[in-house]
Amino acid sequence: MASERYNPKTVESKWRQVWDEKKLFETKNDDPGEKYYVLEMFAYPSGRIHMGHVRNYAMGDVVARYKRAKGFNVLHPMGWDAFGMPAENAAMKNKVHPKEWTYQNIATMREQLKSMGLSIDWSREFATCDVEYYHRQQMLFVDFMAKGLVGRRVSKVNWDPEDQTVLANEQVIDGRGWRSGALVEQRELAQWIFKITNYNQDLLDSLDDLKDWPEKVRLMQKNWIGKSVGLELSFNLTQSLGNISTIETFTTRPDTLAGASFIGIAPEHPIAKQLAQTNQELSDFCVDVRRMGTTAEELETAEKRGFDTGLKVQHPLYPDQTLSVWVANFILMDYGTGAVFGCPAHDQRDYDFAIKYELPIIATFEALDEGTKSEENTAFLPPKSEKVRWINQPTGLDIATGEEAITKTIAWAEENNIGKAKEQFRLRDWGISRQRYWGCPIPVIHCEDCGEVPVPKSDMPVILPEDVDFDKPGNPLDRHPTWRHVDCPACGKKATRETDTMDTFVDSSWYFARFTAPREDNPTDPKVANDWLAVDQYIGGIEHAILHLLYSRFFSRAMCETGHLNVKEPFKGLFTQGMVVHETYKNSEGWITPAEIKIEEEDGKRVATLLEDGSPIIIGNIEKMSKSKKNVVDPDDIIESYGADTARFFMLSDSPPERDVIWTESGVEGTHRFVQRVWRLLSEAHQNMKNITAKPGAKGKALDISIAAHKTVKSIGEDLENLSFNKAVARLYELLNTLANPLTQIGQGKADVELTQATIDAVEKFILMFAPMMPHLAEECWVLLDKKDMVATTKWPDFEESLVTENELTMPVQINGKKKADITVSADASKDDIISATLSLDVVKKFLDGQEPKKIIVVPKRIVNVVI
RNA sequence: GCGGGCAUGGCGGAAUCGGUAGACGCAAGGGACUUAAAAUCCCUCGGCCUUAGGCUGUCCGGGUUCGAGUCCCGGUGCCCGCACCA
Repeated sequence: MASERYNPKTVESKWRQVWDEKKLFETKNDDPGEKYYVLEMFAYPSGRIHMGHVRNYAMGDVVARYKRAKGFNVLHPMGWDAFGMPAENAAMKNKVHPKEWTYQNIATMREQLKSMGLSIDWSREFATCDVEYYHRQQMLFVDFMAKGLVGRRVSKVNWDPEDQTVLANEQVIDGRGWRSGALVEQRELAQWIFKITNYNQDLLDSLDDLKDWPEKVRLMQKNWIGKSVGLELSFNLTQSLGNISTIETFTTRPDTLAGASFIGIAPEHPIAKQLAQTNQELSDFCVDVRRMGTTAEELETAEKRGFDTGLKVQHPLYPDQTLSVWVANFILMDYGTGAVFGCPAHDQRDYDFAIKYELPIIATFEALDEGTKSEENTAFLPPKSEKVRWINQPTGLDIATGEEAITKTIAWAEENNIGKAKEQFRLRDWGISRQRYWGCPIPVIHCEDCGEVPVPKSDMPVILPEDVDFDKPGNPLDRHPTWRHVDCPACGKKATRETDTMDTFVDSSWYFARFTAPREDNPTDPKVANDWLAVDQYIGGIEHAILHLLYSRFFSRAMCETGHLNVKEPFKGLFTQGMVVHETYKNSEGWITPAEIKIEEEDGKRVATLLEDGSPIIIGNIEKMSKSKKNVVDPDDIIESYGADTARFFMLSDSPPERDVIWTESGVEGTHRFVQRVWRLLSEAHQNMKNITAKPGAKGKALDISIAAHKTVKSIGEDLENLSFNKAVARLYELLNTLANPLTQIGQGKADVELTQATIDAVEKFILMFAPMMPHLAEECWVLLDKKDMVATTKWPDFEESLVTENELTMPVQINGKKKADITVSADASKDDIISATLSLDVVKKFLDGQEPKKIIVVPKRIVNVVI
């Protein structure tokens, strides 16, 4: 019987329509079922979806559909991270309004995502640039402000004088603006900040509880928060400078104090600033060293530069000695106190500096015997150092180990009132001001009399004006004729609006909470949000391992403090998926897209030629799909030619989900063959399957099929719980290989009744198991089996323990650890039974050659090892 | 510099607790069907050898163990994160 090829195009759109009409994936907040919240990081509406999206959302959809089949009330929403610079760049380049550009992109990408057949509750969709959303974000802002979580800080920014805008560090290339090419200036600008550092200890400690996060991400966050404990130590100036008489330093190595040879202060340090007022040379120096770039390479190669201020401080251990105070380019004002004591014998930077400016190098470990010197502490011991001192002598302390040296020195400093123990964090407060148009307006009004006044909630939302132009550089909100001019809400006097907008990371820091009640007047309905949160499974790229996740963790805490939420950690489970990568192709003209070439095998080598004229193409490295390398594959094309199920299934096959997956044409074809094979086998068999009446029990081959199906249910269940999609896919291939022959027989009308009934059960399980990955195909196959309900509403198959546990098993027999034979024994065979079965084997007899074995190791159900 | 990870056939990868290494897929080779092609089906597929069977094999060198891809020590190579952070 000839069967038609499966046509995904017509089948897939049909089922999507059915799901849609039945509103199968709309989730109710009052559903009594146990909740499960699965979320993929929402998308930036850049224009079109790419394969990375397909992978991300395919994974999330498998989880959503699987959990739904397991009986959970699943929340699986989608939205758009829609504010941000690209919209403004497009506006400048193409004369299109950012709003129009953004919403058009959203419309395109929504349709693309829908063509994937994702089980998303689209009724909860929103974009962060919707007034309804940023209105609530402004409410959160003023609530945070009222709780003291918002601050204002003057900080240094990269200022592009031509574009009249602030640039991020990454946008400064060789000291020039990436767009304008103008020399970037350092400007001090008042910025709005969120006080994330209020929570630094809690953000650090709670990482230990995030057991379902990748260890790697927790570590990255831990390092980012960067707690270090040390000593804040004060040095007395020999002559006070105005009202400054001491210099505060921070060190994690107070035990090296005896080796201190100079004081280094940052160019922005108050002392440096004060001296610079009367010292032109110093002033020039400070400006000059800060012109330096901030990229890794520049820092790597940057030489240490210093300026001797002429000031001296007293050495706390040796009161008759003084240390000179230098302004040094490698000291950072915003870490610690902006001042250090340099100990060249034990620090590479201090050493480089001391060599250059001929400062003393004094080692400090004389008192420790060789055994207790730790490696890292002795890096620059003699002969490089000039003198050797040890902190025990001047302090009278009795210190034997490096560990003790730190704690005892801190205690000594505290007793003598020259310093105190200090916890230092690397984490800084979060500057959220952006001098841009396409973002959430900061709801504050500047009044000459009242200062910074939050916009009352009754006056919200502060709506972005739409009548703006992008002809000139800078922030259009600043140039708008009327928008910024308002009356002060407190005193009624004429005042001006804040024209900065919020960092787009703010928008993405609480969207997961908004999804729980997206049309609520308040930012959240706390009862509903607390029921849904935390997100049980969050899935997204590793690139958000630090900032987005940290900011979201801050926001949850801040929302708890302001009564919007009662869940501190927003993401219970986190999964970071790998990228989609592809071969690159090029010739002398440049990069070539995969669609333009042909690859053939010649003498075992793959040779690429240009389709157009057969000219040779170089096959380059496998790299992340990117427009610049032209190695992108458009999801639309794939879905058009193979269908969404094939695209989804391929994205989940082969590579473990946390690793990169290589997109190959042959791989996709292989996946598509599987789709067609499933359809062909089932459609050939379906007429005869319907005629078979159920008969209980199974033996022989039918039993084998049952066992295979039940085992697969067990293992795929485990695989999906662990998000090991690639393993689940392999199990599905295996099961189909087992089912293929019986199905062919049924198709030919050859099978006996008993065999086919077991097969039908197995086939049903098979369909239900691939359904989360290939939902359209599953529904269509379900119809073939004459099912009246839908796969999408059918529960996940069960397995019978008795069928999964073998009652007879084959154990390998090793002799001296090398496998020599197999024995088949019943599962409850005793050790003695197994041993006698083993000893009766011919191979074993041959090896023993009449001798007694030294030992026989029997691991029940696993292995037998005969030691001779 | 600091911190972390990885290394298995031609390729992607399995091996969940230290117990049969290479599941499953891709690529390749051979065969069947066909006038032919596509599609499909069957077989082979780590290496070496006298092909029943044997030896060898998970980056390299040691070690622990009856038994190591898996654990420990020491290397090599690649990848990632952070970084004048005191």
